[in-house]
Amino acid sequence: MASSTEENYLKVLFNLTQEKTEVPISELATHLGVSMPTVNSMIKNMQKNDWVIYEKYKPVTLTEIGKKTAALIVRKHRLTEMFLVNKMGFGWEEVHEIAEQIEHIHAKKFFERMDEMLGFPTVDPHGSPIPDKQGRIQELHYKNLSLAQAGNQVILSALADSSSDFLEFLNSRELKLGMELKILSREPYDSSMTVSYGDRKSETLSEKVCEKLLVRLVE
Amino acid sequence: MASSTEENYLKVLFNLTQEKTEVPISELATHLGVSMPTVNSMIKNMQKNDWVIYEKYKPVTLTEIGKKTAALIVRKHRLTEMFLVNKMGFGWEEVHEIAEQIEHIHAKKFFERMDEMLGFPTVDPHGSPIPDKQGRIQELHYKNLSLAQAGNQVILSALADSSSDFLEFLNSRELKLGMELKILSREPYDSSMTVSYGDRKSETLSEKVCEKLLVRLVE
DNA sequence: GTATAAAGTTAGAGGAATCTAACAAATAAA
DNA sequence: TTTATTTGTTAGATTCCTCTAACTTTATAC
Ligand SMILES: [Mn+2]
Ligand SMILES: [Mn+2]
Ligand SMILES: [Mn+2]
Ligand SMILES: [Mn+2]
Repeated sequence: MASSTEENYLKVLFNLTQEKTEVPISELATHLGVSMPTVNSMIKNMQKNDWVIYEKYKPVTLTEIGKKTAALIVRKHRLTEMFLVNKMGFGWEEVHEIAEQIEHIHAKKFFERMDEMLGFPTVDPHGSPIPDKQGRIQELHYKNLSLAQAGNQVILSALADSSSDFLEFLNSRELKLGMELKILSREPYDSSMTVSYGDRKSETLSEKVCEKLLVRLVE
Repeated sequence: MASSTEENYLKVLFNLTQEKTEVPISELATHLGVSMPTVNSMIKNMQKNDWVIYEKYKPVTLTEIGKKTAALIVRKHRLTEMFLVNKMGFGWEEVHEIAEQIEHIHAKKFFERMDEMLGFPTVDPHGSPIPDKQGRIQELHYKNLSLAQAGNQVILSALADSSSDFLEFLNSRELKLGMELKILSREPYDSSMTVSYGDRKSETLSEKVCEKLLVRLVE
């Protein structure tokens, strides 16, 4: 049974291995907010528990067991976020910190009941996929908005950044998941985009913002 | 800020000081499932934090600060139990273990939202009072069913034991809080009582059970 | 009122998770 | 290809929470 600390290490590893499979110690240290020696010694324990593959001076890899264990924590995290938003009326910018704590609760039934009440959701309030009970996660092949062309119609489907700062920015522009955006133009100089959606006839979004918006093309 | 461990010590102290104000180290040890030396050293820390009054070889007393801190944890525990039963469909026998973990979550808003959704309840699913936001707890002056007389009409209002074993026993007899019971007779030999309630015309309850049922007399 | 038992304390140790300081290896730059 | 920088490791210490063994104080029994 993983401690809360180990669960946090597993979760960070899981999130960082969605792109490349290997994670350097330094990256774990920054993401977890602890020193490198701390990570070094923790990773040695986790290796004994068969959660990671590790060799001196080499980056860390999750084992299959580790991947599944991690996915089940991410599942609890994302189910919780969904529950807080859909059943308790929280804003999507408020839930991450709370879920960060509730994900460590050991009470299968509690999360099963959430899942039921929510109608077995497959994505969280930020559009990230919720791993299933077996720890399998579906690959969502969204496109970066910054890669869309003028004239395209897209549906805002997920976010590449779920920080409250970014979520509050999206709130201020009334941008929500599921919305249809029309790309009016793309400024070649700074890669900003002008789009329309909902009641907003023309909004300009910086490259930085567009890179964080994941979309699906309409047909 | 109290650690989860300290919070558990405070909560046990709070519960044990509802009767007598002083708690011996040995009692804390058994209720917390740790050794006496562990309690001894922990109590010394808690004394430095001004949560308890303690002198060598003397039993432990909560300070006003300690009492309030403890009450606010009990508040979180009982609000959670109420939420699990009334909003998530759990049975009253299932919720204590889950609440034991959730009570340590640091997210004011989370419990405030629960409180709102529940309509600001004053008692938990077992009839125990929920301390208010200031940590004040109301004294409920219920009577022990074992002290009732034949002929009395009473309302089952709270429980002196919330163990799942006892709650499952009550489930098997269809006994719920708020029910009106008529005391038909009282057997002098073993202090058992025969009562009627709901559809049940005649049920005999042992002294052990009656002592755990807290009731309010009907006028 | 002494002897026995129960309750409480001290001393010393260990595991988990963390740190800083010092050193070593790997990588990038000159 | 040396040198400098970045990354990673080791050693040693700290805090928190826990234990067992040994001892002391207080309470109970005779
Ligand atoms: Mn999150
Ligand atoms: Mn966490
Ligand atoms: Mn409880
Ligand atoms: Mn607890």
